[in-house]
Amino acid sequence: MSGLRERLGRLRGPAAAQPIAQPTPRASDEWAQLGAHVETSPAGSFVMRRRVYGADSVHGYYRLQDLADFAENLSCFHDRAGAVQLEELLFFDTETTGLGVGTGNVPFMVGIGFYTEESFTVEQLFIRNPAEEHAMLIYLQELIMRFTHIVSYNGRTFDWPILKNRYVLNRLKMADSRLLHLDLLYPSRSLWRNSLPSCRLSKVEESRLGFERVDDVPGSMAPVLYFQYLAEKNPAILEGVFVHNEHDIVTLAALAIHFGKLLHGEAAAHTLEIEPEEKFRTGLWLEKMGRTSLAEAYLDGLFEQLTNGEINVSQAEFESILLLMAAFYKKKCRYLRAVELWKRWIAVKPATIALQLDPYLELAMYYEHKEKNLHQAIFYAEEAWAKLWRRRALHRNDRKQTEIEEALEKRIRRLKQKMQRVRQLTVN
DNA sequence: AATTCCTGGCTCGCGAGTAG
DNA sequence: CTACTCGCGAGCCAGGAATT
Repeated sequence: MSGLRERLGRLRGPAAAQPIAQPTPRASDEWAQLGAHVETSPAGSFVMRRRVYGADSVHGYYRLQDLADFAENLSCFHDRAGAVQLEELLFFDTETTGLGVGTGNVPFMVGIGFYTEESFTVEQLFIRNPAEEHAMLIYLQELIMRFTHIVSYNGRTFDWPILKNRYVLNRLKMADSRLLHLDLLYPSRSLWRNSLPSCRLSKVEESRLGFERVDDVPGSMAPVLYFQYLAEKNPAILEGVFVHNEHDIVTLAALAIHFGKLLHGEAAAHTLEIEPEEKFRTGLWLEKMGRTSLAEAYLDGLFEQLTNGEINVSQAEFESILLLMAAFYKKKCRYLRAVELWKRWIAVKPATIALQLDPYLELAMYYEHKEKNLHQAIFYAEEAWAKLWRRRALHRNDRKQTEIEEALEKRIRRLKQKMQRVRQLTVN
């Protein structure tokens, strides 16, 4: 414990040299201005800020209480999990003194959120100095028993390991072996990897949950502000950090609602305008999560859009989504759909510098092996060859290119020999 | 002072189908 | 019947992203 004190003392710098004048007489008042209070137990004290969101609270597009209807759908995040109960989910986010996962990184604020009866409660535990960490950890340790799942954003590899470290350093044990982790970063990436500039929680909540923060203090400011607080002991410095952390927790709940709804097969009204790339990723994700028929319905809807032409995206995006969808249907052995998409790609693709032959080759393979139509197979192989030939000058000496070329010529040769044989057989 | 998950690119080997 | 080729899935490896 004294080691910690020293370390923080060093961080505190010159201000630490001055003796703390006198215990502030209005200690509870100064925290009251942030809506917080000092929580005291036999284990010690720390600062607690509790915020209760009533039944009708809304965060962006979603009513917080809506998770009641969809929480059970989150079960499929883990195959060995029993049904997820709303009130057994613990939303979790920390503010720390840095980004490292080593022991030097201290979570000075632990934000948690949970559902009870008709409301959603956010509790923020804050330590005014290293000595308070013990009491905070004990509080959390006891509270955590009520829950089966931790819900976080990248908490699996960041917040949680850091927190566990603190338990070890405080000679405490956290009984977390039975806890399952719902890290919403990963499904977020599954859906928005290509449709958002980044999958940071702030980007996701703004563009997909409809929640906009005003005057947000970014997480990267948290360490600086905490050190400033340690130096000046003025709680007002931390207001922005409390608010930021609180929003992170509530956003986690909203995000859980978003995924819960998707898994339930519920497309919210505002998702009507969703881009094909995101629709495709959503379909793949539903499939990965074991919602096979839902995924199929979802992607078949996209297929309709693509083939009806009732879609409004850039040419480049249209082309790429055609190929992605074709590959999906090919893997599912739904060849007719795949073929339709490859053909559409060819029809729609203007002659460009970049030559892509995959769809031609796919069609050649399909006609050779599935339809046994050698004429068509040769037709598409030769189309590819012609395309390649036209661009040949641009790719002279490109090793990869000549490899493709040789493979293509070999294919054509083989197909023609094969057809020759068939001819002879039919003649005889 | 890290970790986890995911993806793209690569190789390897297997099964099916075909050539000899 | 044997041997080859094709297509594809599995496995491996490297690199990227998110967290304060």
